[in-house]
Amino acid sequence: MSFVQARTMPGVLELLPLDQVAFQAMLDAIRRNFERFGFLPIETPVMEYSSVLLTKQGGETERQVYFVQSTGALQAAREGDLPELALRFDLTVPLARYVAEHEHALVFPFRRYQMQRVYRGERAQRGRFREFYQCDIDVIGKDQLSVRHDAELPAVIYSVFRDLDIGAFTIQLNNRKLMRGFLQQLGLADGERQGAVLREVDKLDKRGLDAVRDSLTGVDFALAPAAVAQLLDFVGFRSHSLQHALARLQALGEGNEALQQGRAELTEVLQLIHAFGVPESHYALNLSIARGLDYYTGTVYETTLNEHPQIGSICSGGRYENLASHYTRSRLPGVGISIGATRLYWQLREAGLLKGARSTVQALVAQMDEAELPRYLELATELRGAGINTEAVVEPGKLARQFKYADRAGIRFVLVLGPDEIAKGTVTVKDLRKQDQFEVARADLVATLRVEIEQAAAMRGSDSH
RNA sequence: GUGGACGUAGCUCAGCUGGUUAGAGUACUGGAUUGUGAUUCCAGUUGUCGUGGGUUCGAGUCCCAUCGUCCACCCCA
Repeated sequence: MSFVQARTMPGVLELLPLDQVAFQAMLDAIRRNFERFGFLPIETPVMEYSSVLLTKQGGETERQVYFVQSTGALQAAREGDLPELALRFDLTVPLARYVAEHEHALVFPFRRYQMQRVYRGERAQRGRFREFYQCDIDVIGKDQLSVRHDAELPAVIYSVFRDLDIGAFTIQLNNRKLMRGFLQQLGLADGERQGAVLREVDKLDKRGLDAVRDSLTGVDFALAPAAVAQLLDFVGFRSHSLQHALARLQALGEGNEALQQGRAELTEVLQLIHAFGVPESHYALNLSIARGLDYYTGTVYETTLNEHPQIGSICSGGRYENLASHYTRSRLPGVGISIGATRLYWQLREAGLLKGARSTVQALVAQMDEAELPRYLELATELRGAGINTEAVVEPGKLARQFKYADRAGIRFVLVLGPDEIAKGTVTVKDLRKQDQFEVARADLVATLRVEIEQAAAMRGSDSH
């Protein structure tokens, strides 16, 4: 008998239960904050019609999309036909389809959040996934959408990452209109060429000044050294305070229309972010941020961890002029931001920034004496009634084995109710983490255990600061 | 899609210029008398040396092919 090797394809993340608990806690925190800011949930199918998904032909997306075909459809398909269905590679395209399809039933501005898995045919590489969670929020307007929403999203992001408690971070902002205006002034008028230059400039913080300069003056771009020097000087700016950022924008001088517009938007957004309650220390103007996707037209965002720049962007997004131009005549401008939860989790774990795994099971009722099982089950029921996640040992076994089980399963509190305790009307509570145990009156158990659990949670919250 | 490195227990690796029956740590399993895990001590299990072929008296080691993994680029969460 030979076995098939039990394995998953590369690029998927599968976790052990305690790690899954940590990952889920992360998703919970993200969801909680999205809802706190008044965003509503939607879900869309993992599969969409290929024709809906592949609206931009021949690009990166087509190279990376996974097609789906039932066996029947596969046999019926003619040579050269694309499969009818494909897996979504992000949540923005399905959102566009969703808004176009349900336009008349939606209330605008439409504020939705969506946390689901997406699929990309990436070549395997560290920290890159073929199946991963995206957590998106977008605000979609009908005909118009105030730039003030561009300032609202950073406030949500600030709230999320503060809650996640993963150390100092900075939400970096820029504006594509400003950048295009500046490039125009340098004599770069062609839109596509501008995009390519911006993508190159975007690598400044990752690859360094020299590499970007070499590339821009090299054969692919062939820009004049003087223009490149001017450009690199411009995009090298990083603000260290709101005043600093505003002063830089002020100092730009007259300039063309695009530059003026970009500056006005950025100025308003930066000021409003402050008004939305984000501390100055957590956001900055970074004139090299561009984002690769061409559909961004105004504000762009990228969030990084101050202490771990090698992790790169943990959240990014931006403003787009017309979300669903492929599906409807209506003009639907929007602004959105996305957290790649799978990568974020993985990176945090690699960097050692995740706290030790802890089970969702809070207490284990040990089985001291098989004859007393009903008593143990009753105790477990009482704890559950009080909101404490409790498992009762139902199979008899050595006590040492039960403790070992609790330890390995990550359960912190073990409750022992043996002949001694029964005689005294008490319960012994062992705290495996503290390596300590105490006896408490049976009647006081729930209240006492609750206090212990709360204290444990509070300790956990504070030990990372 | 383009270019580069590496494949030895579940994991991290050692294995000399080819030479007996391929090793360590870790993990896992069992034990160290009464109602206590992790820590300590003792014992045990673990491999078609990625796969196929070649050179050789002899290959984990050298050669070829193939598959797989990882890294860089492209792109991106």
